[in-house]
Amino acid sequence: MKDSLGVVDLDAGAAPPHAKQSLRLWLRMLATTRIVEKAIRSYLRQECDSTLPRFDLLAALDRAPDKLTMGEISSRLLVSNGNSTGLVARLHEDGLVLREVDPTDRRSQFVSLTPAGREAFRAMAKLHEDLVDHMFCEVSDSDMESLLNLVTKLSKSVREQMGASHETDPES
Amino acid sequence: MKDSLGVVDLDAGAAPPHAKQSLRLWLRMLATTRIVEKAIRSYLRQECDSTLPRFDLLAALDRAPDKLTMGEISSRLLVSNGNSTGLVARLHEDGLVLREVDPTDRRSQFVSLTPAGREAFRAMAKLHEDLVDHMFCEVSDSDMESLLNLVTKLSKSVREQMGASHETDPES
DNA sequence: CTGAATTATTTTAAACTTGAAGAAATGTCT
DNA sequence: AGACATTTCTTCAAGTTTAAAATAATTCAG
Repeated sequence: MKDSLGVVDLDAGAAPPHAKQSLRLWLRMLATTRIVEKAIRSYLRQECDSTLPRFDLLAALDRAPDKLTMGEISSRLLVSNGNSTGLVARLHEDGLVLREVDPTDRRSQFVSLTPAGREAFRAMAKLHEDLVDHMFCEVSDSDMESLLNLVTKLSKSVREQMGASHETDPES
Repeated sequence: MKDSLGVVDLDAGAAPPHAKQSLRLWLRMLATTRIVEKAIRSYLRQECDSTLPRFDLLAALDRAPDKLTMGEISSRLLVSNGNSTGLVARLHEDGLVLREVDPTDRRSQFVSLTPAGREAFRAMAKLHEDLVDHMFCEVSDSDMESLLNLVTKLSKSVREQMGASHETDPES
């Protein structure tokens, strides 16, 4: 595109343009996260008879200091409202979460973990943490730290460019 | 857990254990890729009236030197066979891919892009590349290179620990 | 050649996901 | 109060995704 006049490419062998680097990085990150997700899904199913979306939802509830509304759940999980409705309904059927109507605003509901839900989450969380650490075990502590810093930078760039309208946990 | 005897935590302030670092890194990577995926989905829908899974499938076909079988598609996309079946069927209905029975093995099919499919893919690819680069624009070239190297290391660790049974493109 | 394994794919059921549309409650502005 | 917008959540249709079971074609041992 920058060479539309037919000029010989004098940059051959030079560093690829930013866009190509971005694409390359993105594709590799995506492939890696998909493999990890796949492994987690598989273990959650086999060992806990559960799924990743369920685990994510329980994790959000476990991490929250108080009960969460449906809207808070959706924004923390980065999923649509309709999605949360279905997930919470299924977890509620299984007795893992409690739903209460907010007395001050009858539109919203508070969702929280039942004792059974917390126990189920603990088991999954242990499995999850061990599995992730096992998959990452060949990466040195210093590489891990660099990665964390760089991914954080990347994340900042993404959020800023996308209008920062994504309100994830400001928690670090 | 490691402190179940009530001993005072002498490690306070020291580097967190590998497992905690792994978990932290994983959660941040996951959150970041989800935001990027969300943005891509949104743009593909609005600008191209298409979806991410469709784009991924077309990209796999575009990148391949020859036609691909259903199985090859599934393994490159890291999705189940049943998933590919449905996706290819929908793309075929829209005239974007061609299906041919392998004359030497009537179980398998060859799938390839039609001219319309290739054209549709080109438009999406341009949008996709521009969007990703825009989201990553605040990351310097050197950080990008470091990230690429580190993610590659991480990817290697994950693949080795998971038995390397995931046959993605060995293409770098 | 026959029948058992293997391979490639499709089918199926259930769950997940989205965006859009709708319903209900609340807030705001006369 | 009344009208209108906004917020919160659910419903809906379509599509995506998975694991498991079923189907069909090939290969191979005997």
